[in-house]
Parts: sequence; C-alpha cells; structure tokens
Amino acid sequence: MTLASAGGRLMPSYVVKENVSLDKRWVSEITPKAEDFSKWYLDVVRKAELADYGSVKGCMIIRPYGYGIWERARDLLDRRIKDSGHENAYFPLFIPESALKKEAEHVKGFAPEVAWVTRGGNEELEEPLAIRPTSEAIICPMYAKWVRSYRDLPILINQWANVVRWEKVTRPFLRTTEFLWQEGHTVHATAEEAQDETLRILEIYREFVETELAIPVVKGLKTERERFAGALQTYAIEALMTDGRALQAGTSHNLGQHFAKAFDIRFEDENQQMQYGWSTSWGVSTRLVGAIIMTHGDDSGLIVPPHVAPIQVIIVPISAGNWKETVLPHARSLLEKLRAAGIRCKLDDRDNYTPGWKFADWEMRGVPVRCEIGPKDIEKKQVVLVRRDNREKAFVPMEGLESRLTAMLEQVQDALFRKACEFRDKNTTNVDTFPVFEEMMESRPGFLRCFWCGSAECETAVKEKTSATIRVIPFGADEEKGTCVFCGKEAISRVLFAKAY
RNA sequence: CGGGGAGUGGCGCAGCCUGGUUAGCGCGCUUGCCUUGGGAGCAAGAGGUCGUCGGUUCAAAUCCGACCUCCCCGACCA
Repeated sequence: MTLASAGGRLMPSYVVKENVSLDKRWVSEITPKAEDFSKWYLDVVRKAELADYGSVKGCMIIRPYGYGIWERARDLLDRRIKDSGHENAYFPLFIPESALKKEAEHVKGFAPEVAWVTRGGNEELEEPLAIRPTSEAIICPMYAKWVRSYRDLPILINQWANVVRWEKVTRPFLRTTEFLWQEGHTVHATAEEAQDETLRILEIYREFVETELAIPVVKGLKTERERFAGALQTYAIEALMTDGRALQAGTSHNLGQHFAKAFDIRFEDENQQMQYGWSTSWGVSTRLVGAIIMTHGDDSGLIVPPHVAPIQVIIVPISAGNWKETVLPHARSLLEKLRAAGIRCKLDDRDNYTPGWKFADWEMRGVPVRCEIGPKDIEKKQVVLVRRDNREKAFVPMEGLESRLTAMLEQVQDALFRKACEFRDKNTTNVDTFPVFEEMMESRPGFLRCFWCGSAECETAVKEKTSATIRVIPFGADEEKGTCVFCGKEAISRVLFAKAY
C-alpha cells in the first residue's frame, strides 16, 4: 500500500514519538519473503542495484553498490590474509589441458564444468586451454619450479581472481558462471604444518565472516561426498539462510601430498632426503554477498552490515520552503563533518524526490543508518537518526554526533549478528529418528543435528529421500555417543544436515 | 541436463486464442508550476527493431519452426 492510498500525507514525524512499526512496508517493489523467497532474493539483488544480468548466460554484472560491498569485504579479509603471513600474487587465467589433467581426482571433479579455449585469433590451438575453474593446476607447476629446499618452505600465496565454472543452474552471487574470489595456495614441509594452515585459515574465515559480515557460521569437516576434488580433507564454514537452507561460506582444503606428487613439488629436507611437499588451498567468493542478502535482508530489502556497507549513513535533508538555501548548507557541512570522522556517508540532495521517497529508497538499499536534518533540527542543533534494522528513531544533538553515530553503527553490526545467531540457534535442532528428520526437513528446514554412522550410503540415502545433505561434521561434536539417524548403527559423531544452496 | 513458466518503452503488465489503421495501461523519466518531517499534486512531453533468425500471408506482437535469455522445481557444484 502506498502512502497516498493510505489516505494522504502523514503529519510531520517530528512530533511523532513512537517508531514506525517494523511490519509497515514502505517499500513496494520487493516481493515479501514469506510469499516467495527466491523472488524476494532476486528483487533485492536488482532493486538494490547490486547486480544485473548481462548477455551471457549465468554471468552477472556486479553493479557499483554490490561491488562496493564485495570490495569492503575483500579488503577486510585481505588484511587478515596478509597479517597471517601470506602474500598476494597473480597467476594466469588459462590452464593448459595437460596441466589440468595431472591430478586424476581433480580433473575428474572439475571436468563437467570447465570452459575451454580452442582457438586464438584465426588459428586452432595446438593444445586447448582451460579457463581456470580454480588454479591448483596452474600454480602447482610453478611451485614445483620454485621449491628446492626445505628453506624455500612454506610458500604462502594468495590470489584475488575470477574463475569460471560452467554451471547449469545459476543465481546471482550464489552460483554464477564467472565469479570473483580469493584462493590461497600454500606448500609446507610437513603434514602437520599443512593441517595447521588449513585450520588456521578456517578460523580466519570464521572470525572474518562473523565479525565483518555479521553472519554466524559453523566450522567443521566435510564428508567425503562433499570433499574438494583432489583434497585429503575439506573443511568449511556453513551459514544458515533465513529460508532455512544452508550456504557454504568458505572452504579450506588440506591437499595432502596429492598435488605435490602430481606436479612434482619436491624439496630436500634437513637430512638431505627428497620429500614431497604438503599443500593446502582455500577460498571465499562473491557468494558471500548472497549470504549477506539472505542472512540480514527483510521485506523492505537489503540490510548491509555497517562494516562492509558502502554507505553507512545516508543524510536526507528535509526539504521545506527554500530548503536549498536553509537546509542544504547545513546538510553539506554535516556530510563533511561525518566524513572527517571516518564515517562512509552520502548526502541525498536530489531535488526531484520527497524525503519519504528517499527514506524508502535507502531502506531498500540497506543503508544501516539514516540521518535526517530539517529546519526544526537546525533550530534545535540536532539531527534525527533512524536505524535500518529496527527503525528505531533517535533525536541526537549535533554536538558529539560523530561518536554517537560511530557507536550506533557498531550497535547495528552487533544487533545483526545477534539476530542472525538467534535465528540460527532457533533453527538448529537435535533429531534422533528418521521420521522426525523427514518431517522437520519438510515442514521447518534448518540445521538438523543428527548422529551419523559415517557411511556414504546413509548420506546418499538421506539425500535421495529428503534432498538434505551433511553440510559439515562440526568440530567437537564427536564426544556424544549415539546411533545413526538413518541406519541405526553406532555413530561416529553428530553431524549437521541441511538442504543446501 | 530433465519437467514447467516467461520474454511487448527503464520497471510491472494488457493485447496474441479469433492476423488488419497510429501497439495500449500503471509506475518511472524530461520540462514547468506547486509541494516536500514516511514513496505528494497538476499540466505538457520524450521514450518501442513487440528476445533473435527464418517461414506462412496481400498483411504478423498475434500463426508455424529453430535458436537465445531469464525464472521456478528437480539431478551436479563456491
């Protein structure tokens, strides 16, 4: 319902003490979540101008606002990767077919989704070139060249790149033919070091995703079925989206010596013995933007966690009378003042929209805090702050506004995380019998913590019956004893089942 | 890749079944006036290879065929 159809203009909210109710929907472009979650997601992606479709199937255009979120996330993670001793480098987009084929499991796993270049200019290539679906096969040959002695280890390299996987079904950010990511590739002298690195990165991912994206995750080990092609072990962080489906938010692989052997990465150790290196690889992708949307968004649209928000505060001047003379200058100096305080903010000085329209517009885009400034505020030396997450309204004095705002942004960040944690916890259930499992997956999907015997047969059978898979074997879950939810045999651990994206 | 749905100004749609002047409507956009504290109002405008290619026909948005793209549901994956 639009404001107009609701019966005309409201009285100035200046005198209104109560908050606008949360379920009041000012944003009408977006399909309500409950009506059709998929449609809601796509509406948010397009209406908040995060991404748009291009002309190539499965390839999206990441628009400035969406890219801005990715950019912030990228920078925050990049800092952590560097602080933990890794360096960035860049390897080629093309992988010779012969290189891709070297690790048997790897090529088998990726074959169905590799795009190939077979022609350059007008000439057929002698050897087809794969467009990287991941870069192990182009990086490992270089590592083989660079590693001679144990003194050359460890190699700790990360790259930010695009990769291509020929997907059959695509969705913006969640699964696209081309996507952006970071991929770390390391080589170590011992199995222990490689394992430590794998888990160290997993913890960095967890801390990063929870702290900066405000998305709670569960760390754990992947089952064989879900393991990266060519890995010894795959670990992941799994998040629960608000439709009850799980999203893999990051993976860290212990590659053992598989790739070292396939690509001949060898070194001479302290005892003058030739040894194969132990390698790892790990990555997170633009899928994280999809996770942000589906974790925090509501029926009014996106909510961007302040730490990664391209715009943290939107300043909306209240236009009344000759507002360009009376209000705008104050709004401009306010903008400067907040910018100087390190707050990412923007002044919406468009003169062809009413304040109310702008409120709804920026809500849809998920800007965490709105700052209204009008004639009465100027008179009282204050502004009106409204939080996006709960629409709470506060009248705040100009004096000391910067610190109030900074604090408020942190409050929003915390509140988003807490709310997401509550949702995750509320939708994580211990289930011990299969009929209940089936019923739960059907009626109220989420994480189901169940005992599992460890057999791939049970895992597959559960998937066939319910479409749910084991997302992760959570760390520390093996202390509890029980019997497999499917076959009833003795369980190795409780595991986390869910329908996955 | 299987099953289903859709493609018509920027967005959302009608028109198609039953071919026939200038392809409509709402929102948005432009200009002006007037407004502006939760998506204002009035007036005047601009904007279309009807997804693409081919076929049938005197005539195609409309009928036929192929292809492309998007969406939903499944099988495969960050």
